[in-house]
Amino acid sequence: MDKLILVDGYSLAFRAFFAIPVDSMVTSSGQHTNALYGFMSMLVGLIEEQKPTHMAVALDLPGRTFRDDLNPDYKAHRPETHPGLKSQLEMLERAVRSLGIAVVSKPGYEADDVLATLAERAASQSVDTIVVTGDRDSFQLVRDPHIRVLYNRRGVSDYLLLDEAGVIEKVGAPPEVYSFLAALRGDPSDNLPGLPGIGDKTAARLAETYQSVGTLLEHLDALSPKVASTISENLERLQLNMALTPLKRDLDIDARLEDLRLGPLDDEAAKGFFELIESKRLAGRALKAYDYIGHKGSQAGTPRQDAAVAVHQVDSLGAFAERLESGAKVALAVGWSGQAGRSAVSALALAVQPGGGVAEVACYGEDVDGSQEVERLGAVIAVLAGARAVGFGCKEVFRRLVSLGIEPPALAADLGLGMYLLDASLGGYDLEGAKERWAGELPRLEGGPEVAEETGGLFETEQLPALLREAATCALVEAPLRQEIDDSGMTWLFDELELPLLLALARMEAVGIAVNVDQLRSLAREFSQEAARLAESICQMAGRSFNVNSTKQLGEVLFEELGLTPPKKTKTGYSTDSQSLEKLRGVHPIVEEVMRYREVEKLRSTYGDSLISEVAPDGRIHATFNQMVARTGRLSSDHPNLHNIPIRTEIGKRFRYAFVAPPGSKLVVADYSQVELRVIAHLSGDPGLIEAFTTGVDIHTATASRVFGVPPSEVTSQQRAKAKMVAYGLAYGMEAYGLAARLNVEVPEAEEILKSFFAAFPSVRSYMDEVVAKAKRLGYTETEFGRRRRIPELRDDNYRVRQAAERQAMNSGIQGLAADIFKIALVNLDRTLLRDQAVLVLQVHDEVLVEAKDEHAAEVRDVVVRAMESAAKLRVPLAVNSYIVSSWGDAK
DNA sequence: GTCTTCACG
DNA sequence: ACGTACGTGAAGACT
Repeated sequence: MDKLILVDGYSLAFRAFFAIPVDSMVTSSGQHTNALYGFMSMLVGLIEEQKPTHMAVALDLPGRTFRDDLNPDYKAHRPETHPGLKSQLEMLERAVRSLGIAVVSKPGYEADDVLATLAERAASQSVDTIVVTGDRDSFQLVRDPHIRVLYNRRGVSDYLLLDEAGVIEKVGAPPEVYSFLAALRGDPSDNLPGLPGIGDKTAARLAETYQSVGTLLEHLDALSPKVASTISENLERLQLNMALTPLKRDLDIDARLEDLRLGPLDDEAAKGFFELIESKRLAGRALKAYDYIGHKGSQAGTPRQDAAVAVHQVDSLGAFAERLESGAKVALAVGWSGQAGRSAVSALALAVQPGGGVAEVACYGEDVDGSQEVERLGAVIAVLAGARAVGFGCKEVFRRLVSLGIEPPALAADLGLGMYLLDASLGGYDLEGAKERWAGELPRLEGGPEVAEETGGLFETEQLPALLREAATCALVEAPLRQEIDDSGMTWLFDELELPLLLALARMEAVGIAVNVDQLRSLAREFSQEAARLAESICQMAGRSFNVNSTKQLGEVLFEELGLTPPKKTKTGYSTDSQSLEKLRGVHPIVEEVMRYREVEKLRSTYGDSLISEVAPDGRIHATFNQMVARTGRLSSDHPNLHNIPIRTEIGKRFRYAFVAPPGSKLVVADYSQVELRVIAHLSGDPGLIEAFTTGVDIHTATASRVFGVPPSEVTSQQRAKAKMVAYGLAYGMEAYGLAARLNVEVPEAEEILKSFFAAFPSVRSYMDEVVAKAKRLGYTETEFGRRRRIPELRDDNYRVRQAAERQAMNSGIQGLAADIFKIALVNLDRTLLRDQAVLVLQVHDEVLVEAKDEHAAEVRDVVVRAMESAAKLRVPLAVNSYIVSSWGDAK
């Protein structure tokens, strides 16, 4: 039986502050703790007594609320500055989170509204809810039988638990009309003026009798003349109050009930906190109070089924096809031959798992000389018409099918992709891993396909037995995997995003991107010569020849023979990275020469000959786009990596001009503008950031203006650059130290800049805090589309590891949502573009390249831009830059 | 196989 | 006192 406790954080901390003398609780470092101690002690007490399964503390955010906007005089009980209170309130959020309790807030609303929303939501799921607050406005929530209010009258221990009858007894009217009552009577603790001369009794009577202002006005003549005239004279006040007193019960808050699940108590964090406030007693109490959580009946693992599936091989592909029901799921496993990169499908096995406990398998045999690949594959895929494929890592086969001009079958599931969604932090996936993971739920495979002589040479004997079993295993694993995907809320992500994307990527890989090989050759030659020249010059300056590529040898030359001061060390020796070299610039002419060498040598080695060697016979580069690698949900690229083709320096950018559209076609290049920052604006809901994006001004100028407190027109380019750095740094959890290093300023200045940023965009910080706290509770982060990233290191014993994990948590929601959006755009484009007019040829995280026939380029550009802009509906618009060009390098 | 460096978003 | 911005892939040196 679930039980939710919702706590109005600051209002109770406030009470504690006044209830406990401030000077009675001071730590050895001079920190006052009376409010913190009192409040935390209340929380622990609640857990001890109520044993909730879920718990959340709502906090007011700084800044205006809708009530301020309605009424300039209105002042909610916001924490004002009392000596010794502010610093305690600043620590409150962290303290609460350390107890495994969720913290929720919503910009523009008060904690009460948040509580109301969460309470109603939980109650609608029949979860018993207790709202703990010192604010009487909460009485209006008790109209739902699942909701009660634990009303704090004063101090830290004077509570009243009120159900509906309790409210009636206390205020003289039922909860439904409480906001009306409060509007009439006013509320001194909220600085809300009531109607003069109308007290508790009259207000209660009027509210209960007439229920609404409208009805009240219709019956003015039934009231005493004095009351009637008071009402008509103060009608404006009354109507304003009516806008202020009802709590918002339908706020758009992300937190679901499951996000509010209590604990477990993070020993480390709790210990840290309790050491901070120096109360071992409370620490001990808390640890004990959480005992019951661990003892809840955990679901036992699904018992291993004794069922077995007999693997039965049908006689021929034709017989297999005939027995195949329409819409059936068919697992396939593929064998390859030939060397990497030029490989062909040489064997393929199919399996279905019908209800009868028999896995039927069929296969097509080795294609010794490769001459029959198209025909044979075509024949197998034809069998799959009307069926849906299941496999492990299907993109590879699909890419091959597309290359051969065979339309891939419909895809029901890719098990590798499914495993990736379930745990993107695993790294590698294979069918063996899948089999082990669901071993407890899988029936055994019994017997095995006999790959018999009588198959007339159709079945290749080396690969096929393994492939047949593999296909049968896929057929079995699909169900439990899908179940887990569904249970994790990733059905949409799997079926509607990643699976269609697999096909889109397969096509993109098969098509490849055209390159100008002559241009690449000339660049490779040029950079080779330049690198050799620089290396020689460096050796000359060093006074001896050595391998400049060797960081070890270079370190010896620079720091031992030439006597330069090493600015930094690595764990194995001197650091010679560009940052260190930058610091040494000017000390010795060799330094700049090494820097030039590094740049040229990098371009030579990574993008020179190696890019050329990746060009296929069709004059195009067919990279692989990995869909199951990046832990954030991004794609990655290899063989070659086309995600890191140079652009930042002029000489590096020359490689981009070699990526072209063939004659008669153009490249349509489109990229999202500041997509991660927009995602931050969306997720944090920060009003300032949203406004900056909505008004369409230059975002970095706008943030610089707010951060540095100058009008946009007076923002200098340095200030803009700093703001840009801060904006992106924050997406990664950057601290003042890191910012200082990148801005080349002192740490205190960086601290100031960060502080102003968070002051200007307060919701960003609270969002980041919430993300980390939520991730700590759940063990993973989650995007709005349901993509998860497990981060177990959030509970690591090592502080350093934990901190890194927190930064990962902050970043993965942002990078992940941006990736989701981009993938949606890709899928939509793959479906929309008419293949005889335009094809996707490349993607780079937030940029797509489409090769379009000259005459369709303009139209295609519109389609691309629209598809990208409409990929998701955020609280800020998605902006897209686009270009029609002959080479990638011309897109700017 | 690991380390260092550096290219990109 | 410690470390200090996320996510990738590739090349080259060294063990």
